[in-house]
Amino acid sequence: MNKIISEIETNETNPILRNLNIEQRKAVLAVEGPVLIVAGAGSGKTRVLTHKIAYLIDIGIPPQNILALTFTNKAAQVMRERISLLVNPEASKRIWAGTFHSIFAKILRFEANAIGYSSNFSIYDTDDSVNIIKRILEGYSISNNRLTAETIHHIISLAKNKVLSPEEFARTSSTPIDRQVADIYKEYQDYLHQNNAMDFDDLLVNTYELFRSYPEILHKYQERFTFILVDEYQDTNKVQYLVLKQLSSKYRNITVVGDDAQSIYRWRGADIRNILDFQKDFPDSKIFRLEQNYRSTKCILSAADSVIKFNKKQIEKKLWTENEDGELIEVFQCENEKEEANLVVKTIKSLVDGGKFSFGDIAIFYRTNAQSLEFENALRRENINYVVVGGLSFYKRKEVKDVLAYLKLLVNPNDNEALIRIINEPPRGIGKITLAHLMNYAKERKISIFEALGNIDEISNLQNRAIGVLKDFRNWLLRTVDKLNEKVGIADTIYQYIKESGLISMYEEIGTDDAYDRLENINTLLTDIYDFLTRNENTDLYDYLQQISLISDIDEKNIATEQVKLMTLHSAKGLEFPVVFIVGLEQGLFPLIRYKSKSNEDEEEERRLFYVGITRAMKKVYLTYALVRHRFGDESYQVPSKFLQEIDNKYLLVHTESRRKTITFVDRPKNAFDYKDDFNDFDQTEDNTLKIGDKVLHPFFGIGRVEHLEGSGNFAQALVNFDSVGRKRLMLQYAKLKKV
DNA sequence: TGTAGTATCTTTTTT
DNA sequence: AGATACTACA
Repeated sequence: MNKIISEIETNETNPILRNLNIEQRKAVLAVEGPVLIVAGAGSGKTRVLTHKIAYLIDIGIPPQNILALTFTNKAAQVMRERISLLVNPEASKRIWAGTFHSIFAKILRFEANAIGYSSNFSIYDTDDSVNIIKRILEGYSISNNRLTAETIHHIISLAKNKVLSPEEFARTSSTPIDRQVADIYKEYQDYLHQNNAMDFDDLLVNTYELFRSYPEILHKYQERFTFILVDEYQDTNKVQYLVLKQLSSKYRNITVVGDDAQSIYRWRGADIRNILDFQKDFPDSKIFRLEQNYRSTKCILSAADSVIKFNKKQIEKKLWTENEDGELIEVFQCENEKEEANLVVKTIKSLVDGGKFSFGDIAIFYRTNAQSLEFENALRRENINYVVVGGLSFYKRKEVKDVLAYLKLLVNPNDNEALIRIINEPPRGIGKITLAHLMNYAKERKISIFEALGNIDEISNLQNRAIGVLKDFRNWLLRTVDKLNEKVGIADTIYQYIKESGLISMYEEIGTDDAYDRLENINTLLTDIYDFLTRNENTDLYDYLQQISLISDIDEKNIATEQVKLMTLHSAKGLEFPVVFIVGLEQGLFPLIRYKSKSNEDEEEERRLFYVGITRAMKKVYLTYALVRHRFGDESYQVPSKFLQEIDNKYLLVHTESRRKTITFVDRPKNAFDYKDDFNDFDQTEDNTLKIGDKVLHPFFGIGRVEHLEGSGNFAQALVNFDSVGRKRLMLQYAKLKKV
């Protein structure tokens, strides 16, 4: 193969290699061996990956031997589409491209028996997992503290991502809390297995375990995936890393692409060391740096760079661009979140009226999903089309989850979660008590609830009425499963089944607007299933359920029409827009700070997130913050984000709005946030040396106690718990606090 | 068992 | 403020 490659290296007439810069081309041509591509924002990362895959196919690598792992299904789909423009579309279809989770789920489905699952295993989402943990927690009397099911789930998830089994986790746990979590983890894991179910993390861990325990199976997949390419490598976690190592250890043809400056999933177990240590793992690896940015203006790029410089740990690289200088980044101060939304929408309108941009060119990024509401309201008032990417997804709605639970039960009747969810939805007279008896019986015998229904006459303490209902339910389910197995008219069977479930007539009887919305959603779902089954041959309900359980919010929405896009900064990764608004730039919100853990690492991750946000923009960036924001129903005085100070002022145009609502335009101030003048009518706090625990007096709120202090100088703020109104976040600069 | 009324908590970010 | 979880009652 070496001979072929050296021949082709000199052959620059290959159309796949045209339109690539030198570094990009080198990265594409480095076909064999481990390759690390350090690709800055907007440097053509996707382009290199797609061209590399196309090139591999072009030089005769069978497409089915190529594995491309991405972060979202959407990214995989985009990649496939682009490849199909470069090579035979039929060939591009045979590539294995998808997320870690979806590809591994596919593998596990084939090999499930080896690790003690059957191939119809259910995939539990986060909600399911948390519900299970809640139920387990009921058996532990010590659930009164701050240790919520969500927290425990998170701890377990992190453990799994580090490939710690419950036993290993127990061994490494030093605190009493960890030991308790270890017990719960064990119980949780046993429960999942009993249900023939895996959570998201299991898809990764079980793949690792499968390959570790069965060398011959690993060997099979090593032979299948002789060329492996990984996108967003900086966001892989330890299990993912380990499986990549397993798969690539034979042929060693692995190309990873990433940018350490865009690593934003540390909280979910992503380990930035994976990219930093790639060279250690593969000493013979080749490294390519893509440093030319094709996306943004010079101004945007420099501004982003000036911020990310505040992070200590970084791979050395400097991005540059031949693009125009572009306009300054504009910063707006707003009175509160309503005004922030109005101002953003007003600006959007004038941008579009100006004729240079359309609504579809514009995106609004926020730190938390909850912030979308005000912007939605403001946009709706102005009749501007918009789409919220993410948020409460269709598949998370109650009625949709109910229908899906009914369907999951057909595929895997041992899926307790599904059964518990719908056994009394619509109400059948199976209440808590009856269910508890069932669950007890099942638990004692280590069988599923559905199996318990088969022995229903043996279960004591059940009411006759309940027994009748449960028998009917079981028979009905079995009948439907039989019908489904006939493999004809699957879609009809499903429709009939859901109709018989009584869900539809329940909502019809309720008859409120809300109920009709829900009916509409059920209808949409059933139509979607029908489409899926008729569109794809040889697929069944199982395939549909697997597909949607791994679908992400970003994947569902077709981001192409003339709508303003609203999304979290996390969802924004990998996308680009001509105009970007980043809103809510306030201390505590962005960077988001929670009371206890605000390590330096956390702040650096927030800063990378800000960097990701800015670098999504092609032409123009707007940044906004509010002075007052409602949090948990009451007012909180906000401090401008420290990130605003970190951006080099050369690149900023700051609009400061005074209390009298006259707008002052300030061009390139020495320090944009040194503007105390607006607030001079307020007395400065006299004694600035507040300490945690100090008792203070506020003119409106009265007596309170200082619970938390942060920031300094003009940005100093305190969290004070007042006797009258509870906790308030105050800027010391404005709040007239007196120590008492 | 189901429901109405009350208490409590929420705001990260996602496969 | 709004959703969800829990409690007391029919």
